[in-house]
Amino acid sequence: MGRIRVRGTADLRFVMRQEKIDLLASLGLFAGVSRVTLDAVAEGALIRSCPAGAQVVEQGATPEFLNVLLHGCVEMVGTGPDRRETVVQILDPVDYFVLAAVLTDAPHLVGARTVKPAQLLLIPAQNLRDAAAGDHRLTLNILSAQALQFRTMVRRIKNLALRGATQRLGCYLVALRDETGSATVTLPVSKRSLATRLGMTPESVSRAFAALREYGVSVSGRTVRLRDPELVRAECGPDPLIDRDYRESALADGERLSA
Amino acid sequence: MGRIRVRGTADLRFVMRQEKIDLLASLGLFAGVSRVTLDAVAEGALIRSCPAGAQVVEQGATPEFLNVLLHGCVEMVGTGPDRRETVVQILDPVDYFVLAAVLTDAPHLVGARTVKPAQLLLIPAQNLRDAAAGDHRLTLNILSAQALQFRTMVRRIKNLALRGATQRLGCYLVALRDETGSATVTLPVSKRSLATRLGMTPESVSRAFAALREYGVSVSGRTVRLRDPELVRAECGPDPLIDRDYRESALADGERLSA
DNA sequence: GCCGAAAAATGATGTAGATCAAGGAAATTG
DNA sequence: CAATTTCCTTGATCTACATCATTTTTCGGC
Repeated sequence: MGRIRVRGTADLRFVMRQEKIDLLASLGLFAGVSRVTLDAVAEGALIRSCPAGAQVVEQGATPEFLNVLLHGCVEMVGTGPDRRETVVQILDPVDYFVLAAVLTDAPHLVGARTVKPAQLLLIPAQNLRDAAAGDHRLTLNILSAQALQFRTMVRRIKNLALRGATQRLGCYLVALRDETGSATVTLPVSKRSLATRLGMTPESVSRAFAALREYGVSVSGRTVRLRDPELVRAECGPDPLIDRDYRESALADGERLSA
Repeated sequence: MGRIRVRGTADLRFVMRQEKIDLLASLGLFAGVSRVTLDAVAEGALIRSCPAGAQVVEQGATPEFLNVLLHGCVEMVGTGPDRRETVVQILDPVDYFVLAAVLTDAPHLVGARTVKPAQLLLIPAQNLRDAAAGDHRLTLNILSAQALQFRTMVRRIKNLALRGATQRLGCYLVALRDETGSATVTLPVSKRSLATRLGMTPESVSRAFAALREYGVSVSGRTVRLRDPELVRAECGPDPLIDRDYRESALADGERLSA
């Protein structure tokens, strides 16, 4: 079989077959999946490295690969007839994207572009569908991942519809603090990209930070200090049914359905 | 086994075991699924009839049943800490809801309430999970349904973010026209519920209709006449990547993944 | 056909956040 | 270290809708 061409200026790195298989095996999606299936899926899989701002998936195209984000950051963006854009989802490693399109073999409803330089694992769509058709365990894993993604989407919708910009930022900060436990928190991303994550403009992020000063939030570069987390909590109303529950996100591995 | 209790004032109707099995078998979700599996799933399944405006699923509760909407209309609504609400999805028969919550066995992120009197088929969550664990074909069907639902959600997000109120209404009307082919179209729902479907207020629907008059759209009750569909099309920019493709929605039956 | 109630249309106002437009701080480069 | 660019902040408008208030229409029941 010849090399599979990938459009664009992307940098390709071919890894050894065994390495690819090991990589697949380490993904939650393939947890507990038989060697035979892994082997079949790995056939034609490849690693792709992209610079920041690269268009990774073209809206409207037919899916050729399931994408696994290994490093970097990718955003899924929908484009309207008049060039207007909306970011539907932001992904951090390790996560899968265009899963639903691959499974239904239907055109991509949204495109994907890198926010930071990224490394992707590409799994040929047909391989995955064939493997799923023959491997029950794999299918259960995929189902689990797809269900989780669905819920992530619902969370985002609720976050955008039910809270104002300031509340969204406040809840984001409180969640960060709860992860680390310390009173001062370091933003993991630039404020620009924080804006897209929270579904607003950079200007609005600035104003939201300004508004939170009243509740003891002070910012200096990427360092944020929460003088009184409880006050922010009371004011912004974080909610486990909106803000990601880390326990739920942790099991991107499809352990849930197999018990 | 005793009767399963369902909260609330709902009206229950118990049907014969064989009828339940036949009903299940007729659903796309169970297409091609073995008799043995059907039998196991049907155990404890029941039919529930609800009046309009009934709360069918409580946000935050742990899912006890997969819900299948047989007749009527249901909306999924997310509620914030301050009672604010947002409609995440509107469902018409036959469709499944709370599928992702059942699969992950995690709390409902949104509640469900009837818009019109509805008849539901309730499948015990544990039954479904157990059945999926043991039946590959069923799992593939569920996966297909879940992927479709994911895409429906993405479509809705794009529709809301990328178009104005008037455009959304225009596209909706054009899509209706394309289904029937006739120049005059009858709205399948009240304007109030059209508003929630399109993600806006009833007032905005009125104004959107008024705005569309300019493009040859005349309304009289539930009858809408499109004098020049092409003009509306040009003005509103319908898009197969946003507006439901009837071919895609048709296969709520999970045929896609088994070929 | 008439009446009361619900639905829809229309008008007036409010508002959150986007957009546009500068200024100022930080970081990258030579 | 200076210079240039990029990022961030702040301020001034703009806009699409929601909201509130009122009128008009439609429709079901008698």
